[in-house]
Amino acid sequence: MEMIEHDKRKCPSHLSGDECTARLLPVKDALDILSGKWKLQIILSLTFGKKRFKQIQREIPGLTPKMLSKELKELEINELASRHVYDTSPVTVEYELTPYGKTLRPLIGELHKWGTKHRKRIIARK
Amino acid sequence: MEMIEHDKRKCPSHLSGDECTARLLPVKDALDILSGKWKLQIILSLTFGKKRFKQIQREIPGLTPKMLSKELKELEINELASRHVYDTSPVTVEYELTPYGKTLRPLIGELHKWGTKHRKRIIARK
DNA sequence: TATACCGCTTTCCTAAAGTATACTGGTATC
DNA sequence: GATACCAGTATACTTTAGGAAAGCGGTATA
Repeated sequence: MEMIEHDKRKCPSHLSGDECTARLLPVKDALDILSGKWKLQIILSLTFGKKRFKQIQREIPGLTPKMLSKELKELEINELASRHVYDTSPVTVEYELTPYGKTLRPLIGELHKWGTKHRKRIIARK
Repeated sequence: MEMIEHDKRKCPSHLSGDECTARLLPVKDALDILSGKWKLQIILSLTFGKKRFKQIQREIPGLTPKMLSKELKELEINELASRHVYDTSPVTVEYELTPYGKTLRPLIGELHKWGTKHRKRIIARK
């Protein structure tokens, strides 16, 4: 039996393998921001207004303070959320999406759009 | 010290907590499709034409056959890639992005757009 | 017969992500 | 004094993702 002719194309010739992966880095960055078990829910929670720590935790069943704390820190580091401490008693800490954080919305919208179609497709198939 | 007035908004009033998480499901679906250490690279590799198993593996340094096999199966299950076996010797198996799989491109484009801005922002800050 | 290629699978292992549970310091309330 | 709330932290554990190495069935080639 004879061999089949194979397309040897890998990346377009003007891109080295390294350049290919380099182009993927920003995509991975964006993905990392949104991945993790609780990130989306937390971001969603904050899109409806500023929230206190306990308030977020209560809204999201199963979310432990450790995870919430960790995820909020990541959002802060990435300048997507801001933290405000008020000297009340008991102390009040509020989290809020930054204007920059709100730029995620269209992106999440796109994910939602594609995901919705995909859901229909996969569910319909079964 | 007095308490601060807190915004009691959680989800918009017409959405229950459950509906909120339901709206996130499609987003998670889309995210799951793209997350994992090798998915993007494999998809990218396939956007440049159909490829054989070993060919993909050679293109992506560090990718083990186990992982490649697993990821390709997931892509197949989700109808994003198709698998064609040819009765040559040694056997030839080709993978290809389906037309449906190609609908990921604009989505990945959006992730790339946001990720690029984010990269600039975070690197500039340091 | 020995070796090599293809397209995988199997087994075992490590590292990272996430969970459960308890606890802290500070203030207020019973 | 005991208890409760807030905003977390600390420690130990489990679960999942991914990696390393070997092997398999089939065919070809030296």
